[in-house]
Amino acid sequence: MSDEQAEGGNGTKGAIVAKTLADHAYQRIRRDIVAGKLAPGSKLRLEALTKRYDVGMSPLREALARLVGDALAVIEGQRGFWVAPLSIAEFEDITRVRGLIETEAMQLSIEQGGPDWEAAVRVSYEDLSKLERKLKKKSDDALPAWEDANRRFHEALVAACGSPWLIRFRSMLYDQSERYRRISLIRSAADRCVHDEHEAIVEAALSRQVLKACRLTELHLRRTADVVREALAAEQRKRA
Amino acid sequence: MSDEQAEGGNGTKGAIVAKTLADHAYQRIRRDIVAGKLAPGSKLRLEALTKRYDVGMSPLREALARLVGDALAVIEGQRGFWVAPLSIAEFEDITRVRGLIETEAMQLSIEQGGPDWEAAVRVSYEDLSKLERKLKKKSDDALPAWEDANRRFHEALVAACGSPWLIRFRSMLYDQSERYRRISLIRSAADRCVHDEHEAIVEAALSRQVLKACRLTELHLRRTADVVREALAAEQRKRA
DNA sequence: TAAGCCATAAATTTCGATATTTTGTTGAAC
DNA sequence: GTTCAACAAAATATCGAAATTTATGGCTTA
Repeated sequence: MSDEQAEGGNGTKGAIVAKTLADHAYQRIRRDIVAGKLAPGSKLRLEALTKRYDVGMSPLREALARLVGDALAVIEGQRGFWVAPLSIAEFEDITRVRGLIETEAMQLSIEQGGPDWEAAVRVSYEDLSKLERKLKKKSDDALPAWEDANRRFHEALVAACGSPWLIRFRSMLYDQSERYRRISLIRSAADRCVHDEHEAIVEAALSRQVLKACRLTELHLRRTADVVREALAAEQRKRA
Repeated sequence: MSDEQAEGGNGTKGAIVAKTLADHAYQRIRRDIVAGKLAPGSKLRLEALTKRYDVGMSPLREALARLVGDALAVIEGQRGFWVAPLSIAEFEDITRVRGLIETEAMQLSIEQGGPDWEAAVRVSYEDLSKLERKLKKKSDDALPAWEDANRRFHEALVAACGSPWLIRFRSMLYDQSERYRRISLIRSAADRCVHDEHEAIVEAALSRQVLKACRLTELHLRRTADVVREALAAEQRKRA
């Protein structure tokens, strides 16, 4: 776990601390897009954003350009930037590809993970469990912390796969999925018996049962997808 | 093939024609990185680049920021941009993940591809074959055209997979691989009996033999990887 | 209704100012 | 003589503001 260049809490790629205004803007806007605070498909008016994030044009555009590379924003010729739109079709796609990537990474991680991996998985699982109990009792403001812990937990599981590219792709898809989850219902996952699913995955992974762990992971994704899909459909019915 | 927003010849993401200076710089620098004209790991000095590509700072930085998102450049705090470095370890990783993605996309494409897909595959295969014959005879300057046709051919094969994310990932990995291929030997693939491999893949794909097509694709990747690996090793021996 | 035109809004870019890193030099300590 | 720290100078990256270019929406006219 010698990581000079680890990730910064949420899915923020790059340096731990933002050394430049562009970095800082990138991280904040990224968070806001993933969280849905910047509406999917909405126009990103430059001048408004300079005020909202308190930066000049140059660092702002640089931040947005990075987000385009992350598929969280889209750019069009002389017409500016938009928040990347969401669609049910894309969500299905994301879920399917995510299954492919996650299971492959999981398998490799289980096969190659050492004691440090096991320890990291246990720790992140405990952290997550703690926050779930907290969340269960009082409908708390612990949600952001839970979301963060959930991310870390899933990262930890595949961290030993030894494939930077699998990890990169997995992370991208996780962020994309997260956008849908947050839009469709701000709590969803926390309510569901997600904890049991996590527990089962951890057990299978730590006892090196590759196939079982992969199956459970896919199930986990499918269940999450079901909730999101339903919520999105309900949303559409409401609008109609 | 109704593509308002197709790719632009080489692997250039985004609009067909560059509508802004930043777009233009992005495309040119991207080409140069993939082609190895900007050396892997080398520093990208801003002022030098403004002259080389004849743009100002802002569009230049914007272009580089996009390339960071593409994993073709890296950025560090107040220290600027570098061309993303190459390493044998990463090449192995890329090849492995590429196998996963390509075969999945191939399978879906074969299962779902219609007449238009078949036609597109045939056309791109013919284009490629033509250029290969041309290249075989006289050691021509047709190499860039061959590289382009090769890209299009592999794109066409998986174009019907119906998964934008598989296509996106595949394209990223293709570009990454291309960097290694071009570094290791400017001709390589063209010399090898790559044509026979392509022919076999096309036949299997068009006769809807999923497993066979996937196996051949993996073989194709592995063979290409062997050449690159050997060339890289030779390179290292030479330096030592 | 549709094409042309103008006014406004917005995106893009240039350019110079500012902040940071890198390089080179000096001098003191060992 | 070598190493190291402190410092200054140069190189470089970053940023902000205003000029420029392009799109947008409303209005007129055919």
